Amino acid sequence: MARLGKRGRLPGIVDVAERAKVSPATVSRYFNDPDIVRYRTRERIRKAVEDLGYVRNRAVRAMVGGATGCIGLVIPTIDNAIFSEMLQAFSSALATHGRTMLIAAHGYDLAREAVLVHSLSEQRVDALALIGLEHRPETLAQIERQGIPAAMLWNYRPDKDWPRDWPRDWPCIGFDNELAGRMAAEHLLALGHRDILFATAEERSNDRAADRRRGALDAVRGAGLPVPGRRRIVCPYDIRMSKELIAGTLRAGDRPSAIFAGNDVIAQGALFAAASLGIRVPGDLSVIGIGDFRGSDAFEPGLTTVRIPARRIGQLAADALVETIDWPEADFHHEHCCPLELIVRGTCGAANPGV
Amino acid sequence: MARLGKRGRLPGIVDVAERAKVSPATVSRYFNDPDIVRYRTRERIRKAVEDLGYVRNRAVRAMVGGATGCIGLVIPTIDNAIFSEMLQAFSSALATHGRTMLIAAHGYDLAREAVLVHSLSEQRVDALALIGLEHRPETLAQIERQGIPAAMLWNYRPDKDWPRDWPRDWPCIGFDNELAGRMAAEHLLALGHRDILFATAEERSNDRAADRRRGALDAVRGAGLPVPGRRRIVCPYDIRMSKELIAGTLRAGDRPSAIFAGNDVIAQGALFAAASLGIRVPGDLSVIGIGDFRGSDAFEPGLTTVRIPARRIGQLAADALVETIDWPEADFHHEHCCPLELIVRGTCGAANPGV
DNA sequence: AACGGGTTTGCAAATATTTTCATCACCGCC
DNA sequence: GGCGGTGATGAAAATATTTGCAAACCCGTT
Repeated sequence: MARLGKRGRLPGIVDVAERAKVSPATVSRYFNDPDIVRYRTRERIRKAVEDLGYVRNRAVRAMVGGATGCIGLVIPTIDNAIFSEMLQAFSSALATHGRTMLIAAHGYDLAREAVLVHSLSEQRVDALALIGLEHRPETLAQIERQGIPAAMLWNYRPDKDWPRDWPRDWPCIGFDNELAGRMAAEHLLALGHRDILFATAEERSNDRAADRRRGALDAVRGAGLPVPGRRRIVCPYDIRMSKELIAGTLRAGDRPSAIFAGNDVIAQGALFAAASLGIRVPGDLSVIGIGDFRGSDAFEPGLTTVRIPARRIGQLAADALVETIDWPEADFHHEHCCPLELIVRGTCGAANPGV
Repeated sequence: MARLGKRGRLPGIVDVAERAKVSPATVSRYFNDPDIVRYRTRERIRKAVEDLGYVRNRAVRAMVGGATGCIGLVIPTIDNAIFSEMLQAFSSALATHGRTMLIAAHGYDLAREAVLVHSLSEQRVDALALIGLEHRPETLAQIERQGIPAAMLWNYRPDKDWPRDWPRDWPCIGFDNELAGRMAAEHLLALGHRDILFATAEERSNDRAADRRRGALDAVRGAGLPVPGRRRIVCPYDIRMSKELIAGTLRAGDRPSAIFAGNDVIAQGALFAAASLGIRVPGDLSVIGIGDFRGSDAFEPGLTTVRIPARRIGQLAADALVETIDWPEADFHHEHCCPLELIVRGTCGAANPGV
């Protein structure tokens, strides 16, 4: 069981001080700014800490107004291939800065997001990262009131499309989701596709999905093509269900020549749907996704998609947040609109106007 | 920016007390045990909290010896389909108990695991969850010394195989990985396969992978079949790389009749490898995985695999940990060896002895 | 109006560390 | 040998909340 110090609890800084024959203040300095304590003293303290198995208590530091070393991340869901890639990068970048990550998932519900932000405030996180640009006013108010440095991740919009009264000065590390949608759609258009099925993600509490769909539809309409209602379906974030939904559509009489998928999971569902119906890709049907999830390259043929630099976003976000914490005065104005890349693999072919 | 209280900082319990015309003690009680404060007083405090935008500071509670409301999870990697499913379940179960989740990933390195455990101890987590049964002695010692309730997740072994001197009394919520390996192998055996390729995961710092491989090999050897070295390959946790590795093996002259994959990612890689070489599944080659990851059911044909109840493990673990925190005296002896289920889909067929 | 029982509430001590300010020792220099 | 400056250390105040104890309160009884 727990090894106890002199006073019946876990050994504290005082126990260490006693053993090392220094004052508690010096032990505190040993941890927070080792350079200012003399080498010999440092050695004595090191020994005492080791003997006692002392573990410093960061909670106190937080109380006295210092940093907790915890950074909060509020995310729609953890269970999502591409978020978890970003998460992993975010987490390891934080670790190199000696920080830990507090995670909370709201399940695509911005009302719950507000609750989670409050709960992380209680934990006195040093900074906060949110996914997307659109949040409840009370969420933003809460963060500003507490004076917690915060960043918005994963989406980026040019100035004119920025929600009004939104914190334009917070770090924002993401990519232009509208552009991602447009790039994918334009690729299909360039290949001559005129009849495209838009299989997009649910847009409630999800500005990224909405932006992508808008980008894609704008591109197609800009080309003078109508998009009838039956060419638009909403898919959940699940390969199996996307597969079934899309298979249902493909089974119907007139088949589109291409599918625009709002993300790679939907695209993968589309690929399996085609396989299950014996429809050849890219011969009879083209499919494009967005994300370039791990594994999308392994498909046969490889999925053509727009690559999202997930790991890079995670890393940049961690760095930006740590910088804002460490130099609160400096005005970095972290803002990264990460470049997107069209990854052409094998799932998109030229439209066959004859058929 | 941050809204300040009377004394220049964020409003504290004292500011609230002043405004509500009660003592700080009462405000504290309002938060920690609302029932003991009279309704009218409660209302006054509620109002004051709202007006001031007060957010309680849990750090202090931690200092005074109370709980932080944080539970630490130390995991090999976040970026792993099935862990993230478990993680999501763990996280939301914790949320229903009003707890938050502190995550740290060690990248399959048990030495780093020890460091992370130490770092989470500094944060004074109320409890800790580790993945797997095998950990550095110093990791375990650290946890016991600090008196932190801890649980081991994801693996479970019958008593006789439990590592000696290991904390048998900690909650353990997992499944028998050896059995999982055996079940998969026996399914192939039952279908008449005699020449099986074992594509398993790296076993360094990964007792789960080792146990699965052992279970599979034991089953096959128990049936009197030899497993030559060329029928064993180690694959990384990556569909693309598994695909290439396996394709390399399949291209070689004598082809196995079935592939045992240590997890579904490897199995999916195997499926794509077969597709890329024009090998029919299950006609020419059978493939079985372990995990039943999201999406494994969508493959064409659907992947035959051994289902791991990931969400259930996450949920049970969260509940067990919270129980141990809330009733430290009670001796629950949480121990769940979750049942496994063979999910027969389309990737395994009978061996064709004629070929 | 005093009483009695339980319920609310306030006072003040306690919690573990940080941080400010002061002191002390040491060193080279005059 | 005293002086001024620097670096290391200690004493004590400060931090925000919790909690044990005791006092005050409430409300129906006597």
